[in-house]
Amino acid sequence: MPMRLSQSLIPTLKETPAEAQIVSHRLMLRAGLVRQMASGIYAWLPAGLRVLAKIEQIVREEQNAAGAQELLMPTIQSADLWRESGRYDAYGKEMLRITDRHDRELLFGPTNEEMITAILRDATKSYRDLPQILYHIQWKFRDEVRPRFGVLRGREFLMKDAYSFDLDYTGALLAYKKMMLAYMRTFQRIGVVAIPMRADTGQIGGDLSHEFHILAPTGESGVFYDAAFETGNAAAATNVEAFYEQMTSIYAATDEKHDQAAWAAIPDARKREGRGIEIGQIFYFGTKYSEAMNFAVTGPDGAKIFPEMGSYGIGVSRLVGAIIEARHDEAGIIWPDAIAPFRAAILNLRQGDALTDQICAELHNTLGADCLYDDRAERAGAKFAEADLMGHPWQIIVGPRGAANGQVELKRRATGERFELAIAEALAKVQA
RNA sequence: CGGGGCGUGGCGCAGCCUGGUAGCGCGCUUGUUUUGGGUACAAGAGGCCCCCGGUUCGAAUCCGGGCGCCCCGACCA
Repeated sequence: MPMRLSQSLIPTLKETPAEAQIVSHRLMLRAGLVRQMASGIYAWLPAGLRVLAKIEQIVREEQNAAGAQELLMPTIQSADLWRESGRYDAYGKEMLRITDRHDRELLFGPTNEEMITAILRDATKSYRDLPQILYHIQWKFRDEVRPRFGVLRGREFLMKDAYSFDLDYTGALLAYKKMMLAYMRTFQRIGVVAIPMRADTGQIGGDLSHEFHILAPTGESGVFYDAAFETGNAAAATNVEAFYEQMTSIYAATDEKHDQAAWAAIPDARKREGRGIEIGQIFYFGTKYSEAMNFAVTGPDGAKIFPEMGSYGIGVSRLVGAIIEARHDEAGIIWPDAIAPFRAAILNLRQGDALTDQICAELHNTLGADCLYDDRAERAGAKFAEADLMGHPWQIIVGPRGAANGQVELKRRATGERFELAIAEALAKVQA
């Protein structure tokens, strides 16, 4: 269903609400993507939800391509499950604990290692049932002491979390490597530069972990990396092992893990220092949960095997904020093509003029649902300003000036380039 | 969890110190105007001034208590 701005709920703001400090938060509110409902809790409005859905879909396709299977686990979990792993007490106040009408203890899930382990424990009995990689894309809740930065540190957030189960270390490591490749492909398709960095394992446990950081001047962590990362092409990688070898042999670290000696060994011309926003993390943690929760399958010799596990997260809702931090200018958001709420906007500069109306309607019909038609009775300036704010990759500007000659103006948001083109040519460029 | 700040029309704010008819800009509605970078003029609509209690003839304003939100730090996907 093609969307007309005059009939859509895309409440843009000229002024920035006082609560928003950082640029992505301001732009998300101003562009009408989200509204805050409580501290760290957001409603996703139609345009924002479109972005979320597009990111989700890319993540989903790459997870599937890596051999992971999608399922959906609930947001509410039982406290008993978390007592099995010992994390019910260990997790602390970040876990939102609730009780139901029977005083049963429940919690709003901050992550799902326990639950997925319980599911596999019930459903797999033999070594023949492994390996498995499962994932879901579900809302999580962490009761942050201090939510801030809009969706970058919300309390409720959308995360893709995958879990791998293997019979031995080699298998687990292969799953880890597959996920690293899947992640790099995912971020490349989304249209951002992300760099894998050795990381601490924190709350999850284990001894092998990488964080993925998007480079943005406002990032929370200082990052150091080799310029070789800027030219990588995960889409072209054909060999998982070779790709992993390549990724882990190039230097990249957050300030916490920064190694002066290794850094000194890099030629100065290739040294890059900047700031990063973490948008994903992968962990290998062995049998930590399978043993604690007594999940074993029977091996070929009849002996118990505790599966080797890993978990793999992508902050889907956080990515929206992170991408805006990395891609904006004074006028507004600059969406990558793949995840913009709308690939193109049609700006009718003379609403009511028979010819411009007709051209706009044709364009709109041809481009369909991924295009937003600004058919409001607003001044040209207001339409330009809002289109820039919302960050549509393409703006098709239809005014009486060009319309008479069968021409429209095509503007590329990212570069500011403008082209005077025949209608068919403009369409071809947008649809390319 | 320590420190700081803020709650007044949809948004941004002033008024509070020194108690006395609730204001400004933007937005919204209607009309006219303008028509390629948030246009101009005119007329309108819209407020339990966060909540509860106290002081007072009288509270947005003073006092007490709550609640909510933001910022800095520690913490964290």
